[in-house]
Amino acid sequence: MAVKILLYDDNEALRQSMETLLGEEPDLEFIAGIPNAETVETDVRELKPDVVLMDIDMPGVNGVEAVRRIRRIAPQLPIIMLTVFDDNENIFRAICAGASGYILKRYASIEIPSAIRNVLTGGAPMTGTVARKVLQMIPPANNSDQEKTDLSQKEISILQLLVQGFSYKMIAAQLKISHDTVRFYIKKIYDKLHVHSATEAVSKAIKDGLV
Amino acid sequence: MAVKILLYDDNEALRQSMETLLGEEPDLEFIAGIPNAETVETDVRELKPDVVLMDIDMPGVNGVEAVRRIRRIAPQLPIIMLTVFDDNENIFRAICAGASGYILKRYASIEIPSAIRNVLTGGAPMTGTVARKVLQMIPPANNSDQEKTDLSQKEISILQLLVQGFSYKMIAAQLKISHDTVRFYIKKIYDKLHVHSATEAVSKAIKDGLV
DNA sequence: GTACTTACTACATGATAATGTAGTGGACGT
DNA sequence: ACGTCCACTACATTATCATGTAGTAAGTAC
Repeated sequence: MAVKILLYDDNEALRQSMETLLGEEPDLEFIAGIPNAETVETDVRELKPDVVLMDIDMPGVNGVEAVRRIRRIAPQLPIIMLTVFDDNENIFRAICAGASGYILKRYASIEIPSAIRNVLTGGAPMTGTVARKVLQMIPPANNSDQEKTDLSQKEISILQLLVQGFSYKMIAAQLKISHDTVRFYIKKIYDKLHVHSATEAVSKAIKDGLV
Repeated sequence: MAVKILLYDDNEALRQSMETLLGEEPDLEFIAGIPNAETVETDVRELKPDVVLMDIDMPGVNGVEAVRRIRRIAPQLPIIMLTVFDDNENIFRAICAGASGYILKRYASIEIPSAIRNVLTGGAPMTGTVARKVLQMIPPANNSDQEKTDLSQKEISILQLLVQGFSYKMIAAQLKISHDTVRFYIKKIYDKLHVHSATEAVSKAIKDGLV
């Protein structure tokens, strides 16, 4: 049985050409091309596609939001994003929303059939530049791994409270130590973190995963 | 001029077959196959490869560590990892270390030549299952985060400076607005974020990806 | 035009933070 | 017993922040 493919794209010409393109593949079946994703949940439920091709840039419900909606009702359904831009922002959003692949339209005509087969066998088809960008999203992490600023247990707990927006007074009350002691520790924290204000300390703490 | 390729793999047979394989590609030149990565820095400096193929599982200096070392002296040199296992741990480590691609050995014979060309044109060649795993590493994040606190452009830029630890004065100077205006905006930010201090605002800004 | 919103500036006041200096008492090694 | 760390407390000073109230100029809405 042929693989049923559902396409979302607001561009009439693209829907046409995609239908033609997929028509030439005997194992792939273009079942519908829909110009907007307003009714994406019912579409998916009724048409039961095996793969969804989703334009990222549509009026009304955009592609990323559509992916989110699909994921709520069909967590495993492969969704391949189609887009003209390979900007980080959209790629990141789409992937967080649960897209399975990400292909640039300009390569779509040659890549789509194999991308569909790829995604069905557990792959994640991506245009080369997109793959590179995805890799860059992974924390460039502990390369020069961290002379991890070693804060004492007490310093860490104070830093945590600071991150939660506690004032010195509140921290003192919480930890049952004097207000001045809180300041004493916070000063030490500043020294170790090489910062000079609570906001910097909080920023660094979160970004460096100290809390 | 042919693309110069340097291979690291402790398996003699694999080095042989890779040399044979690449010998059939006129645009690719196998310059060396080295069984261990002890001297990877000097190797790279002297042989000046255009692409490195790196086995991930070698005795002594392993592939991931080798990537780290190469990255210190050649941040841009494409490195494609070769491995028999597509376990998350290794993939993650290699990518964090700065690998450019990740290919399973069992597919290497058919994928390597195109992977090399891919990586040279800015791509990130990955075996399908690896690509899928890489996507899964991205935080499944803010699906339901929504009601995205919509800060104005100016509010965001002020928030960014705040996150960097700037004082009101510094922000005012930076943005060439009055000190009081900074406070005016920060108050609005607090309102929108439902916080009452700079530390809370910074914390929320970072955690919610507002900056 | 009047009403209303935006973007910005101004002044005032009490609270909080940042930094310095200094002292206590207990735990440590020698 | 000696010095000397460490954890904690204390006091003082200046800078900065949080919040309120209020006013101006420009732009929009009707």
